[in-house]
Amino acid sequence: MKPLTIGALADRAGVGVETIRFYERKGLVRRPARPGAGFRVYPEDAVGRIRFIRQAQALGFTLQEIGGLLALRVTPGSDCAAVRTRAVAKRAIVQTRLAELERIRDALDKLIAACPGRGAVTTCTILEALAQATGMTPDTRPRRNARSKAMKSLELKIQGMHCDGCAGTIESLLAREPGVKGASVSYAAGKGQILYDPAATDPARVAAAIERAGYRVAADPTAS
Amino acid sequence: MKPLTIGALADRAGVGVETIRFYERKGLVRRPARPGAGFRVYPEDAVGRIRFIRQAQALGFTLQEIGGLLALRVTPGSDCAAVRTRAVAKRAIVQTRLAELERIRDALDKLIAACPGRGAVTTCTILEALAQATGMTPDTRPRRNARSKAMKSLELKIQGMHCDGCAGTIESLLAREPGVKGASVSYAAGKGQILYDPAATDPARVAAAIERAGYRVAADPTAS
DNA sequence: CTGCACCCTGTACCTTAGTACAGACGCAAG
DNA sequence: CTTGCGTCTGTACTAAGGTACAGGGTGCAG
Repeated sequence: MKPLTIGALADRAGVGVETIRFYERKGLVRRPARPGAGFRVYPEDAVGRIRFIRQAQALGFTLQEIGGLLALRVTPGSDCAAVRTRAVAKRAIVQTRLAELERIRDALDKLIAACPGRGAVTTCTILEALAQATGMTPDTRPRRNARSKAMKSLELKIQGMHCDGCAGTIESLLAREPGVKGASVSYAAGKGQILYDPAATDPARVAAAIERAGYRVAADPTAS
Repeated sequence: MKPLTIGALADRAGVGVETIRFYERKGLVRRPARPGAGFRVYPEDAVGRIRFIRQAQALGFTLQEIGGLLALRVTPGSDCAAVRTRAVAKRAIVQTRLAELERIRDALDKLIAACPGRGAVTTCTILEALAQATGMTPDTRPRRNARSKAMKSLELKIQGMHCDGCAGTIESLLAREPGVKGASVSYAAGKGQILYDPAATDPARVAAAIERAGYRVAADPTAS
């Protein structure tokens, strides 16, 4: 059990030093003790943690999702079923992207097969096919002025966060707050954007929910 | 043939106003005449151009590549084969990503099948599998101080190109190749100059990448 | 004791494809 | 004449996953 410097850890885990500091900022790796001169000193099992992250990435999980998996691992009382659920959901997403890529490949195949492979570009069947109108996208795109009249948005300065993990915590607790339709909290900016239904809640209630979790809200209710 | 303002064009083409200005910045849409007050005024066929861009995107082409296709369309003397080559190269890339996603899906399937679906997280087979060392990535990653000094350059004879478009295609696929830092391919000379990191790749791998796109490499590894 | 590899923080940058303003100006209807 | 929508330029921001310094401090081997 010999302790590791960040460089030694990076070597063992097969990643770069900057990557580990990046994971620390993202809340995936705990900020270790700093005896002496302020150097990070890691226990040897930190290697396993980094490798866990990389393995999960190789399965298509995003860093944020991996944060969730790591949290489950240490949450007492959490169930293996929660892990399984995440794996199944990821599989579904992978399957969707797979189908999309297959569609693309088949479309390319059709174009390539139809192309004579020579001649002037003006008669190119591939370019012609791309220029077809195909009349899609009739009017899905919302006109800019016909928008969400009933929702209001709110920007709050939030103090006391120390990593993106905190931001995620706040987002998920806001998601559970009644009347809140969406929340996006940025650790870097020290702010949160909250979309809420003014008929169901109000800025004070939202701020109170954040403060209950141990953060400070420097109110700047820029409602709109 | 009635002229269009940017908003009208955006509506017809099914995109946002900002998107059109963005395409203009990227050189995909020409900056139109500005009679009178400085408002952009588009000919009606601009709708077709925007739709061409969207169609090509749906086939997986990036905006940069689409710029190349649009340029080909108006380059006199350019050949349909150049278009076809790009389509073939894109298909190869799509196929690669498809294989990667299939690998991921199958790995997830295996994990899900092995999971009992309940029980404490401490005994979760999925988490266990992720925590496995699997001993990969032994030392691929270059140590930081063994850096950039070690770039090597390589000249390859490339056969099977039939226009400058092919050269561009090869350059862009080499740019995506790991370990390749720069590439300059000339159709006229039938050669390519490649700058690469010997710690991350090697001439054989570079040549293989070129051959996957349908060209032949007559090796002449003039490394330095 | 000197040099070099390593570490620190903080910030900026990369990619792709856009979004989202701010602040100013134009145009047409009521 | 005002209101409201549309347009202009320019800049900043988003996601994701890092990479790349600058400018400074530390630890150890020769």
